[in-house]
Amino acid sequence: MTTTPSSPREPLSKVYEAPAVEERLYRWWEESGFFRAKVNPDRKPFTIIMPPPNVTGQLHLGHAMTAAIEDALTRYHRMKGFEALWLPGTDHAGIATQMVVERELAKEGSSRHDIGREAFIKRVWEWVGTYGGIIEDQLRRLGASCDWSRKTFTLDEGPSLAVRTTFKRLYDKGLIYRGERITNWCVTCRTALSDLEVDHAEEPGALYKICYAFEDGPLPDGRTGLVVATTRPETLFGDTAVAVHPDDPRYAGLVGKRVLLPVTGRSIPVIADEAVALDFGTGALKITPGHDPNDFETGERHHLPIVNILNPDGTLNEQAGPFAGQERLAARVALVARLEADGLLEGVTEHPHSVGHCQRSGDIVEPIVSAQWFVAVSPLAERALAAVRDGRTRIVPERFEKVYANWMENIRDWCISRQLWWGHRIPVWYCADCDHVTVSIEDPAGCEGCGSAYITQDEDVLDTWFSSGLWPHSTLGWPAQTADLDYFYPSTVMETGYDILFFWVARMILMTTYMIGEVPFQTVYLHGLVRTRDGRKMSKSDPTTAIDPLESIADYGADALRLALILGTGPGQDLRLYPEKLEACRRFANKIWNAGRYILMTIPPGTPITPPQEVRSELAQWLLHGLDQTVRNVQGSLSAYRLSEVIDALRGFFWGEFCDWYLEMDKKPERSPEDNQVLAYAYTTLLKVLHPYVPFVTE
RNA sequence: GGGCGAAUAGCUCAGCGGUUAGAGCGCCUGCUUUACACGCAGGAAGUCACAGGUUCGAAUCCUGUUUCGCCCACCA
Repeated sequence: MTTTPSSPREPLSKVYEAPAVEERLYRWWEESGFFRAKVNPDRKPFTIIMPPPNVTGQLHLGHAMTAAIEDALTRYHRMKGFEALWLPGTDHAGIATQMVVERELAKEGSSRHDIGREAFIKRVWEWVGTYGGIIEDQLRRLGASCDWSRKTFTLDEGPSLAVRTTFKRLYDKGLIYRGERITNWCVTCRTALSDLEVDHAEEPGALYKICYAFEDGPLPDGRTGLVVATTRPETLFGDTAVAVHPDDPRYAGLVGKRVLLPVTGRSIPVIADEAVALDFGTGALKITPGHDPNDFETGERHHLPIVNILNPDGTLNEQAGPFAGQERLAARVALVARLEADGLLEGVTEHPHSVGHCQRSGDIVEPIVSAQWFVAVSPLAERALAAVRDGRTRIVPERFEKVYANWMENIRDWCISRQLWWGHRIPVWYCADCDHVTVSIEDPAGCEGCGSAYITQDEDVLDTWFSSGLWPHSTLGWPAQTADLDYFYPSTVMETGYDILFFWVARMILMTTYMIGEVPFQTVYLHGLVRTRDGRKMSKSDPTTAIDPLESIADYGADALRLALILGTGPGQDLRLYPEKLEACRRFANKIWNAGRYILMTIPPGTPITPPQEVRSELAQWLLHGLDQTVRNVQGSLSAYRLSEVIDALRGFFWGEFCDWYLEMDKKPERSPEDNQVLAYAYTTLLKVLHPYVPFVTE
């Protein structure tokens, strides 16, 4: 439909050679500035801020699906006369990127602690220099029509300023605080994690019944101690009480007595607490406030001390007596053997239970008490909840609005500090000379309290998702009041996978409704996951089923891949992808190509592509009527975000009616100018409506 | 323990109140028909998971059941 830079005289191949076409076309598009968007009061804006992939990441099918959908929406609106901005960017991906570089260091026999913070961060930047930007070129190969002149990185100056400004304002309002709380700790990554970064899985385990001897000797009835039940025996070194239910007849009169921990012999009290279940285990519950979230709360109710038994690397500390230095899981085994030898192990029963794992390293997460920074999200949640409830932000498919509301209503404070080096460093300074904590957007010269120059910045960085939460406005210049922000914000659609509804979408709504007082986007479109033909999650480690989008582009063409990622799925629905599907889509691209080839060979050059004034042929009338109907259907389906339906309708009409009927009937020796014009008009119209989905082959 | 999704042709999915239930792939039968064999013409193939109910009419709405999958939750 547009004049391509190549010579139209060169013979067209019988088979559509996607790779030969794609690179040339993309370069032309980009160099011509077709994807640039600017503030334009004469047009209505259409904005999509791209979910930023990891800066050093590789394109996977999830990205490809995101790109296919967002590009289709963007190109459609651009064609409809909107000022369409699709703003790309990348994420520093704190924990993920840091771990990759740490693994590299490990290969060299080094570690981040060996080389120090400054050298390590330099090393990560080098890594970003080498691998950053790869994903951008991969998105280009898909045909993504984003405005590269606006690409943003979460660690750029703008977003960094947005991070510090947000931190400062929330802190000043008392909505960011530092506290000693029980949090999730990954001993592999050696950092705290938010609740969302912990994946729970049901696993086989055991319930160990362990006897804690009474301090002042056996009871008159002969009982020598209290038997507690636990799945994590090694945590007993951190116990500071044993709790029983106040109404439990088995333990009547024992509250207030003291028992001795096995091995170390530390004395702890027996307390009464209603939260203890009468029908679980032995009815006596060991209380470990330092290493169990429930026990932490019980401990607060009873003002129990907190004993930490773990070193940051997951080995037991001196609290474990002879077990000090042992890795926690090894210590469990050794301790059980010791308890058995000491005659304190009263039984072991199988007990499958849910175990939390670090999303990144897969290691078992340990609850520990430490000083961390938190966002008090409840006050923000009210606005975020209202935004969706009153329809200022709509979620597609709608059922996720309930999921969203349920999460918001039960939201808990968000741990945002990470003991990592790669990320936005927390803008907080501690003073050596007074207790004042200086929180500042700019690096301060001294303590804001006493003026002392002896201040040190908090060592930690922020959760990656903190900066992601500001993405819709930080990419447009906020906190500066820019024309871009005024014009393009709030964005029209936020399109992403349902798997990051809480991680990202909810956080964006939380942060922006509070900071800006306006929703970040009008519509959230959530796509599903890409799966194998038999419904399994596609993983790179399983090459028999994994499909690499880049290989697919090479083998089938970007258009075919894009079609395959949209066809046969809808919002919130998982998609099964397999080679035959890609083949089928490639055939459609080939069909479009060959229909065009036929028309170019048939009609004289210069045939107008406008609709003919008068259509006499009944066949042509039938075609144009169907065409009109199809275009209408496409627009209807699109406005309801039913992209698969669009392709179905287009393929059905293009192939089944236009090609199989009209083109076949049209083959005749004598052609009228009207015949030619109908052909030219119908084909170019079809190319236009197809273009958002298959940009290369329709160009 | 709560919540959600899926169940329609061999496979992947449309259809979501109205005549004989559709598509793509696969399968079968013909076709080197002057765009395309990544094609064309034709064909076989479905008690729409099950049981009730609402309705003149149900794959489609309601209730329950079963099977798969997912999410959330502090199950010592």
